[in-house]
Amino acid sequence: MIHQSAAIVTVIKSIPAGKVLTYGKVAELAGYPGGARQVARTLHTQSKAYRLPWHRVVGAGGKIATKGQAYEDQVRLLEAEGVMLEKTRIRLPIYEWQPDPRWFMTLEDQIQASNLL
DNA sequence: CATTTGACTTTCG
DNA sequence: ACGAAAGCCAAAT
Repeated sequence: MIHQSAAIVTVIKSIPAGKVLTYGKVAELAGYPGGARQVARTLHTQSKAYRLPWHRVVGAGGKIATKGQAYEDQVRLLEAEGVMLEKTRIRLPIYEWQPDPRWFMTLEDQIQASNLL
């Protein structure tokens, strides 16, 4: 059994530039369906410990979940990658990352690698 | 060991 | 479409 936050960190680090995932999807891909809040807490507490593309994680339906300065930063970082907002949301059908099935087979190895950092 | 916390999600009205 | 409320659950305290 791999430590949950390690799996979450690994998934987030795997999101390519120009793509996004929702909190729920990150949890699901990490093997913890229903763990969206753990993804949030992991980002809040560990985004400095690891070098994470934190801005590529968005709320359900493509809504930006951050507030205040973080919101401004997130929007700027996303738009720099070509992810544009419409009103207050991102179009998930366009920007949501669809991992290659092959990716799942190497997830465990990636987690092991991330544990060595 | 019990409680709090969190950049969430889903359902309802 | 929007806000409130209830649901969620492991790490952090």
